[in-house]
Amino acid sequence: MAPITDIQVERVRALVASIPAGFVATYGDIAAAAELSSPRIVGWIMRTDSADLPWHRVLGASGKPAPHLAARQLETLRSEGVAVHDGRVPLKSIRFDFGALPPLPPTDH
DNA sequence: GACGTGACGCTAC
DNA sequence: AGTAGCGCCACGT
Repeated sequence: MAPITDIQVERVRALVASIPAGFVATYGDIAAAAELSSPRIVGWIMRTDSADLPWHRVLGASGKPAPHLAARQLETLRSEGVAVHDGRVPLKSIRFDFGALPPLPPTDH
């Protein structure tokens, strides 16, 4: 399989960093925006290298964060003004649109 | 190199 | 609407 390059990691990091406070994004959206082959890769990257990133703004497709992080993450989101309803976030209204971002740096793929 | 693992996602009950 | 099952891809052992 195609191993993850540093460039891929940097793109994901840049995308996550570009999510404004008060908005969230899903792993799938980030994977698509970064042109990754699978959303799982985003999860792996976050687990591996999430330091100094607003990782709390990344949720699953169902609007719920990973179980072990849910408590902290939802609390942080709420402090940013994100509406949290019953441990869940209304993606429909605050999902960040990566399509509105400037084009990603060119890749050699 | 096979086997298990996981910050995921979609479809089917 | 909630749960379960399977596919997915890269990584560590």
